[in-house]
Amino acid sequence: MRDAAPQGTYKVQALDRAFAVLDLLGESETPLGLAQVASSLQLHKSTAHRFLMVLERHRMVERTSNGKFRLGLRLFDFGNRAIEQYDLRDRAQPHLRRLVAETEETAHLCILEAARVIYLDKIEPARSVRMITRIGASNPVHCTSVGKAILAFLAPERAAEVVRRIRFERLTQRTIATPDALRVEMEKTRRRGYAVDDEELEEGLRCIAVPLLDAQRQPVAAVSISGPSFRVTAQKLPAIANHLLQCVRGISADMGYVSGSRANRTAAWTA
Amino acid sequence: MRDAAPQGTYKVQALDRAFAVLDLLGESETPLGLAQVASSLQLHKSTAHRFLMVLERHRMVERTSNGKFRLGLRLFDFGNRAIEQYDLRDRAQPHLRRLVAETEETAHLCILEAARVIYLDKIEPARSVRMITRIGASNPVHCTSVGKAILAFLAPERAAEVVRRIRFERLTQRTIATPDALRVEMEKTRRRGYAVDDEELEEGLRCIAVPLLDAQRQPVAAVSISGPSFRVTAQKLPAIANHLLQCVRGISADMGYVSGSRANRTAAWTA
DNA sequence: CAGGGTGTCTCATATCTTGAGAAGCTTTAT
DNA sequence: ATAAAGCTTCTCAAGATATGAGACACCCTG
Repeated sequence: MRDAAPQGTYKVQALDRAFAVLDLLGESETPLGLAQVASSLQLHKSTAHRFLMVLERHRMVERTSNGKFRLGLRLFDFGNRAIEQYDLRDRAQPHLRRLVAETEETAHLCILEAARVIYLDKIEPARSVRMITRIGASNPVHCTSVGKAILAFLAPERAAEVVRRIRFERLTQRTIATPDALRVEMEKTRRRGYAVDDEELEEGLRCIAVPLLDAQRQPVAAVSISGPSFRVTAQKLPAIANHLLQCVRGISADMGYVSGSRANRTAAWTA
Repeated sequence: MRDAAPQGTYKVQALDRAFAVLDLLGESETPLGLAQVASSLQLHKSTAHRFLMVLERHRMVERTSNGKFRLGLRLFDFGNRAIEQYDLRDRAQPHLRRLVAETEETAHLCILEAARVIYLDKIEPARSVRMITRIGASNPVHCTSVGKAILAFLAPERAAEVVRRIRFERLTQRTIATPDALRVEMEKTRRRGYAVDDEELEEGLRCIAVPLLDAQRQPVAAVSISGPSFRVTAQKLPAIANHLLQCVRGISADMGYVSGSRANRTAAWTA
């Protein structure tokens, strides 16, 4: 069914199929008709039809005026509940705004899941080239500044576990391609206190990130600034890093992550 | 299965159950254990277990360190895709920010679905009492300013259809309780060009909203300002309404909803 | 260390989903 | 106009699929 390898000992066919339908609709730029759904997923039209009707009843999909299907707003509801538990996002937003005002570049807030980073929030400066990222989307750890920022400050065992899962796809010329190269990069990141993605995810895009540590000094997220390489120049990195550090310090304080007055000063950049 | 009446001719039991699980986890303040899920939904533990495992494989749920379940981040991904189609949200955000800066109260962007309004976005002023709304959540049309704003400018047939679906729950003393009262209120709304919710949703909360009309002059959304009644006083309403009108005018322009130079001036408030 | 609580796993049974196909409907071609 | 092709809706018998009883293992807590 699509690319989805239904591996894993537990199986509920109906669920795999339903999610394949949602996936398909999510990937598609435009709403799809029943026939398209059925043929893309190799389902019989009556089966696809039944699924779509049930999904529609649950508002997981909705029909456009011409009868085609697209994702429903129930998912939006669920999605927001899902991150509500991480109230990180709400708390971080004002700090990110300030950061964007200071740097005039796009800021992202990300968390780590498996071997990918998920974009929890994005703030764009008033006038800037629109970035391609979408809140909720994800990218591999090894080619993002946020990924490297989190990885570098993770407990060694956990970091190793993450690295093991990386598939090391090459996205640009400069993408880190081996575990060893990544380890070297991690070392560098720890030393200077911030991570850099120098066109490793996308040509012409440079990003810089610092981790956000919780009360136990574990990285729970990372904040980054991204912009075109010609604006985010090597010379500017330290200054931007400073803004980032101030930003995460503010978020930490808001989240109650500061365990004491001393801890306040011993965050990532001195680690 | 919970409150969900699985009415509707098409049925896939597994899906109803899976969504009931997600619903349950979404409603719950805290992560739930297998046993709690099973008993709440009256599923056998082995069944509940299998569902949870499959949902976990799809990252629709995830496990906390102590083995309990909560909604997974995949939903966040799907949710953001679902509203991507409405790029309204992205476009509107800068305008909402300005609006909040001007009024120093909370702004909401909402759309209508069935007989409820869904909160697409919320911007809060720097310092303010936190509002209870959650992005992605919904409220009945008849007791919100946004609902009334949209309804008032909807084509009569479509408005009537929506009104027919309203269950007229009473949320406060002042909640509009009958179709007739609502129709009177609609008339009033059309006349003055903006809708008001005067503690009809929640005691002490006053809101004011204007609709956002598309190129065909159909309301596609509404923007509101909400705040405690003692700050959002009756005297201030016209001034706030003005800010709101400027805001939707800006959004309209950004969305390309202005069909001509004249149309630009004949928006809601002159309708 | 007993006891009530969890979560995990297996397998025979029957329930529930499946998909062929027929019929209705809309759009496009002739 | 009318045919033809394509899409959607709906029915129903067959059998693949999910189900749930129950056994087992694993906490905790008293």
